[in-house]
Amino acid sequence: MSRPTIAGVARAAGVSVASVSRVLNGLPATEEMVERVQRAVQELGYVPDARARSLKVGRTFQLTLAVADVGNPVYVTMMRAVEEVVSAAGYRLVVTTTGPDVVDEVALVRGMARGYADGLLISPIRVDEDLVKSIRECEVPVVVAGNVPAKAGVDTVRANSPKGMLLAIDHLVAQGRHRIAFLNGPADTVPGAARSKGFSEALKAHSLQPIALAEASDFTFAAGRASAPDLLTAGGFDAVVCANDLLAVGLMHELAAVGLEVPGDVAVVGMDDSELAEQCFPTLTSVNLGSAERGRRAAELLLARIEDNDRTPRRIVVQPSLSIRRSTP
Amino acid sequence: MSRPTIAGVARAAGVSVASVSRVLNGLPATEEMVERVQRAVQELGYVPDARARSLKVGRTFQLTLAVADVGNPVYVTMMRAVEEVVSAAGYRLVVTTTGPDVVDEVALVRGMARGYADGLLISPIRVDEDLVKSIRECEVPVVVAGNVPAKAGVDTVRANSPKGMLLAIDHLVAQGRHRIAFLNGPADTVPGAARSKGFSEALKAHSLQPIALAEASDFTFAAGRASAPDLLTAGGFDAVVCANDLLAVGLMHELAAVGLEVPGDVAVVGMDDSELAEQCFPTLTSVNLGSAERGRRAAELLLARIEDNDRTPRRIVVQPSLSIRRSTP
DNA sequence: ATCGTTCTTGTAATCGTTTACAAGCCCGAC
DNA sequence: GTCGGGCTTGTAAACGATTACAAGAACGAT
Repeated sequence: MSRPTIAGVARAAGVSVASVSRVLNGLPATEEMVERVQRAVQELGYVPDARARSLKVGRTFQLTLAVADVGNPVYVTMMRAVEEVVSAAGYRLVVTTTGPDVVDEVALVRGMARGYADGLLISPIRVDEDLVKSIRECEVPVVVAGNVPAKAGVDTVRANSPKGMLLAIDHLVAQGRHRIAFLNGPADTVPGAARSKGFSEALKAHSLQPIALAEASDFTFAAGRASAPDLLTAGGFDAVVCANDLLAVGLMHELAAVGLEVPGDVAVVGMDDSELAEQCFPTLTSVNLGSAERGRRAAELLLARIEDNDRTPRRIVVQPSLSIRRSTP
Repeated sequence: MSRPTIAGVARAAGVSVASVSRVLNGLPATEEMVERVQRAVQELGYVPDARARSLKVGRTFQLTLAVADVGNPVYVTMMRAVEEVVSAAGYRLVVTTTGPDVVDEVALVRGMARGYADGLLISPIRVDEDLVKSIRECEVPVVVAGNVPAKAGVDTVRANSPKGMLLAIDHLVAQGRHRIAFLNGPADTVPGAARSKGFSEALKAHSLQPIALAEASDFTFAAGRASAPDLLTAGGFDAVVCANDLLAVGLMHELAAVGLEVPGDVAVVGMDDSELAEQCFPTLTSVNLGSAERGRRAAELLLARIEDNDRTPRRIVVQPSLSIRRSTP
């Protein structure tokens, strides 16, 4: 026997399908009607079919979250915040991993036209014309967690990494560290470019020169370790700012391996202030770029746009703060 | 103007909707027919509606993954493995967080009857009669990553934590540590119970007595730190086995805070062998319970059951191994 | 030329809901 | 008693695809 439909319930209750639907959706009905329908529903163990409902009402009550890598703790933080907001609003969350390629991101955005979900929250790691175009033309509301040109006319929530960089450098300088190196992630990514720019500006603000620069192949722990030699052969630094926490922790392992003490010999600052920052040892001073808040606000923006697609796009910037821990003096 | 439907394409191409559908699904058709339909599709920018398709074919091409906490690195590992398998098979992944309560898990399983997804992969942290019942009665295929009674008659993939425990204790004993303490997570959870049992058995196998026992309130870093005093006041141990990596790392921070050296004074072993184990300092010796493999195999089992719901349930046990790092001598 | 086979295409039913519209009922006002 | 207004309820038409079935075309064999 297959599962009961609304027609079965109607038959069992001796009423019409419309009445059943109305009772189920809380529309006005007599007490007796409600009673009869509910008994029938109970008896048959009826549950409405989400697929059919989706087709009729044109909504799936699903939202898609697209990130480059579910393993990066910064996305985990964001995802948790997003999950909280959307599930409170009665939506389910579809998580997709886009990988590092922009073409996959474009394909994903285009695919949204199929109507899998009622909205898309995307945190693109690389952005190009195609992606912006596909987002602008997308059939369903899109919110970008990250940086896209204002002319794209899309809701965005982004971090202020230049300012975050400045917080980091200010702190290091205040502690008497002037010989500062920089370990960036891939410079051809949106966050990579922003942090590189922020780093230069922040140094300039203090009239300092960079002592050493390295570019990791990826925003991962392994890449952080792997690019330590690039910095170490340059040498001469008493502090390193890293483009994210994973890189920082990877670097710290290599510093320890060559006998350099953190923060005694070298101070280390990370970015993202992910859970890893307080779990590693020594605990990591890290720029909090507000990932949880960004996730939360992006989700709220998406929900708001689903309510009313005509509202003017908002561009929210979440302000950074510095979480000072033991990796800096 | 609203998006084109299959009827619009049919009109534009001057053919019937059936023909359009057939061409789109790769069923036999003349070359000219294919040509005309594809041109019309191109021109109108038609994309099929997933909602309508779902209703008709009874499948959503979505799979749900339910875990207690997306932030736990062990779930991150599992999720990544699952994502890989299911997306290769053309499914999207819906991730839901159940939280620690078994009633929420039951509600989730029951809710699957609405047909959101074609299958459910659940990793329940607490299990009771209701949950087993709801899983058995579930309308869609369910695979459990974890331990449920064999009589439930459901596909499961689980770790062998007793054996994992034994690996840990064997290693400690081989290194001359006999005064072993245990930091467990909540004992009323499935993994908590399994690890507690495993610990006792493993000690017995070596004719040892436990030196100290503590039960953290949760499988988190913070809970690990918080329960360190319980162990420290007991004292007298030269090694601690922890029920997961987060607890181990939390504990290590507190050990360092009171001046105990790892592994000099105290050896520490974690479980899960998550990414955190190689990121923390000192790097953590950890029992690899095969989370990636469990995720992968669970996903495969789910796909197989979706293909053929009559196959006899399989119960896969993934064997553990020990990843030896610097937190043990 | 006729028939049967095979292949292509079209018509229409169907999936399980929601909802516009109409019909029926009850009740009070005239 | 009749009429109008407000409720409640039912009938049937969507939503946008897939697919069973039938009809028509093409073609070779007799």
